Amino acid sequence: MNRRTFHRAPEGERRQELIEATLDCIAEFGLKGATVRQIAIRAGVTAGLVRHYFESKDQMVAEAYRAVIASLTDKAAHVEGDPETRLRDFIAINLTEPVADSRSISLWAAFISQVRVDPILAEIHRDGYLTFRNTLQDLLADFLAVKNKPADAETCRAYAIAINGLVDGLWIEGCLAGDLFREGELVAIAMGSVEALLGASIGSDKQ
Amino acid sequence: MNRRTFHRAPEGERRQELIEATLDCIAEFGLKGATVRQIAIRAGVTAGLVRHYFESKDQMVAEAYRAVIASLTDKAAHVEGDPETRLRDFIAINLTEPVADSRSISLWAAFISQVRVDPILAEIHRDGYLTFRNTLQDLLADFLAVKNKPADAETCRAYAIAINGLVDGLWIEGCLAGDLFREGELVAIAMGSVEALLGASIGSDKQ
DNA sequence: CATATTATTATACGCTTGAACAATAGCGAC
DNA sequence: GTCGCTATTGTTCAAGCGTATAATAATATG
Repeated sequence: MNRRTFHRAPEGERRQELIEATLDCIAEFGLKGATVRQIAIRAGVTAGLVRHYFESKDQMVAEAYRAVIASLTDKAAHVEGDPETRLRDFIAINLTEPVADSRSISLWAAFISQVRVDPILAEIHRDGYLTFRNTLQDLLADFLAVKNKPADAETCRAYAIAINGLVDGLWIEGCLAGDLFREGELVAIAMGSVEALLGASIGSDKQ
Repeated sequence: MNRRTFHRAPEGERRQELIEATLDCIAEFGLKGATVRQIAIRAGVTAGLVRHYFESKDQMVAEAYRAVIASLTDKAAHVEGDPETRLRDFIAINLTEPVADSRSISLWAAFISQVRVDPILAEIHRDGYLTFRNTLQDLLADFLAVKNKPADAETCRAYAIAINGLVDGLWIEGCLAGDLFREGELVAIAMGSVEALLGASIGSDKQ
């Protein structure tokens, strides 16, 4: 009975592979299909190795959730340029791939369904949510200032809630039924809606 | 070893109890925590009974998903009155309890995360989604007609997508972080946003 | 090249899972 | 009342779960 050959992965790489494999399994089989054995197979290692990198399966899953949130928020958090451009890019990024696709929402939903159950996931969730909405709120404050519109805290808050809702909702529609929309339709609808909400052009026709 | 006493439930009742118990377990422990045994305990019966009412656990879960969708869409589908009132009620119903609460979204998310995996759930989902959006689109067509605004199919479609997104997104925000909003705040923001989007009053200040 | 270190494999363990099935208690029909 | 039907119980089973641990192959170090 010969033992399999293998190679020792360099610093931190195996960890990342295991997290990726975890997400692959969740997206493909759901949370309950993401077993240690399946994840290990996907990562090309044996099950025992999981416990060499993580204290428990739950801890690995929690770190996988952090990775999901990062993939959903990082791109939009780093938009650059003048306020108008940043707002436009923020919307477009959130409503096109890779942020908006069916794998993303499967992962997102799998974790959201556990947020009520698991306090650790709940904390990770709240951090991510507040960061996202604050990013948007700051963006709106800058934009309204440039447009010489009222930009007091209360106004910005209401706009941020509404536009956050709009973007989230359209993101979900796009992820869940992307085939029901024409290319670029969701982004166009979002741009038009945001202009109507703010009563100001965001130059969405430039594109 | 005496056998437990029990009572034979009347027509269909036990079935309903099992479905309710399934949803309770999913909301409380997540999909993977909703085991046949837990569900049976919750319903006050033994595990074996599940297979007397359902072909398999999966079938029971699928029927539970139908129940969830019904609970999320039935109320809003039966609004009555003039178009303006119906539109207002539609929005308010979807953004207040019992439709908008953390249990609802836990259930919804648990199933959504499985939609990509399970073709049966996918079909149930698509039916529910299209019904919901068509309801909204019809509502908007009636409303725009009353307001003497353009109400061609393409316009209604775009409005329906946008407002559906807005309502869904605010629903999620409310469900996931209800404590971050003041009483009635989400409904007020939704009403104001819809008015801005449609460029028409829906009489949201009457209330 | 020899040795120490550790990342990785392989196997085993106790538990839970969905399902199958025989036994039986409740209840309506007559 | 008692008989027959079936809803319900209680037990069993194989498979799969997360975890523990010992053996070992790969690499770093000198």
